[in-house]
Amino acid sequence: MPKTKQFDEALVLQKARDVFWKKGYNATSMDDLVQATGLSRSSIYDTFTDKHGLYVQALQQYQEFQRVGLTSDMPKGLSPRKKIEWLFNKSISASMADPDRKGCFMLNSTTELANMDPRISKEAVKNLEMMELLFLSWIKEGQASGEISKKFTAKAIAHHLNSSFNGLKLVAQTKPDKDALRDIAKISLSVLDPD
Amino acid sequence: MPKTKQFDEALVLQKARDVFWKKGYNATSMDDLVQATGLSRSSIYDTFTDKHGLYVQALQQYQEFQRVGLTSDMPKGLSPRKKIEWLFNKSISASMADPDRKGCFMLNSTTELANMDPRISKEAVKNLEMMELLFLSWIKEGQASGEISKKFTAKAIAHHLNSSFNGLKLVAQTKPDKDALRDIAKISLSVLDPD
DNA sequence: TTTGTTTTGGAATGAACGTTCCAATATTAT
DNA sequence: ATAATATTGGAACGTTCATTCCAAAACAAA
Repeated sequence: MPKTKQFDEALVLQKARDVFWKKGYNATSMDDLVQATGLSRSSIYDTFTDKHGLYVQALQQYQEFQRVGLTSDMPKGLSPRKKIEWLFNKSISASMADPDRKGCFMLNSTTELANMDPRISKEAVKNLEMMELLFLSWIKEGQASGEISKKFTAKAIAHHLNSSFNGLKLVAQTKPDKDALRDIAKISLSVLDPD
Repeated sequence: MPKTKQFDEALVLQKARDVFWKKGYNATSMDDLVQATGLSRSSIYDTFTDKHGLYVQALQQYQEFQRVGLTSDMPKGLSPRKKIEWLFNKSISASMADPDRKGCFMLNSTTELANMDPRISKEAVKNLEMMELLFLSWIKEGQASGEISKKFTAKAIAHHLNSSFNGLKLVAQTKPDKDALRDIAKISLSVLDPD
């Protein structure tokens, strides 16, 4: 009997995410979101509770897309070291290809909101820890095979890669210079070289 | 004959900066700024034109303070390598000591505003280039004395340090774990080691 | 003290904000 | 077709926003 939902929730989240991503949370108005999604205010509030709820869900979808994209987009059969290199290079390409210089949505959310908004802080920490575990597993594997240096502990290297990955994205957002970004990736990853 | 200004402009900028730093540009209201500075709306608008003008001046003051603090706070007579270490360690201490987790004001400004606001983007790039030149001079000096490896060009290492420095600050803002931050500094700077 | 000028507090303004609300609409099961 | 129910568009609400404005106050020079 009931009328069925007229829109695809995941698609709406993507559109909302793009606006939030480009303008930030506070600079995005509900009018912007109504325009971008094509939905009416009623439908947005009915589905996502409020602006904050919509933002959180958009951010979660982004993080899930990123996480899934990591393994699905990556060529199969790469060695641990090559996986890391592929990830850094993909980030460089993405930064250089974005005419809006939006940077990383998770990173932007962290700096704009995390210190005042525990809900966002939680997502940021969760994402950081997910990346750390991913790096950690690759590094351990690489150290076991001898592809990655054992001069530092796997955990310490994972911390370093996490930081480097963020630094790379930040520099790319500030001044997208491909040569500089290549330098950064090259030197950041040089600590993986076995002796 | 005229009445003289009743307040110290630099002090007002500091107070405004602290609010902007903690809450971000868009989440800070003029009411917040009136309260924090103790000035009336008239005085603020008369002196700084508008909210945006006040923000830009606060950001410029911050960047100038940072730049000057680099050389004035640093112990004299350090070797290039030790200067870099001191800088990274100082950043770690600052992050761990801030109960508000505000992060770096320049970095926050960049991610919140730079892609939509050319004025802010200009400041961000200027700051990035200033840091790059600083690192570059230290690295060249260290490479000349043999304290720093010549395996990479000074410019490439400068790019790397710039990125690492930003990555460190971002991780510290997301999850201030002293051991992890120490790992990051240690490994990021290990590329300086001569063979 | 008086004069000339600037600063200042605080009220006022109009636009924009997030959110609520409801009548009209659309859809499915009967 | 009809009934039942959820969705929808858009008007309306009260707040908060950045900014303007002006009379009153404060100060320096005469």
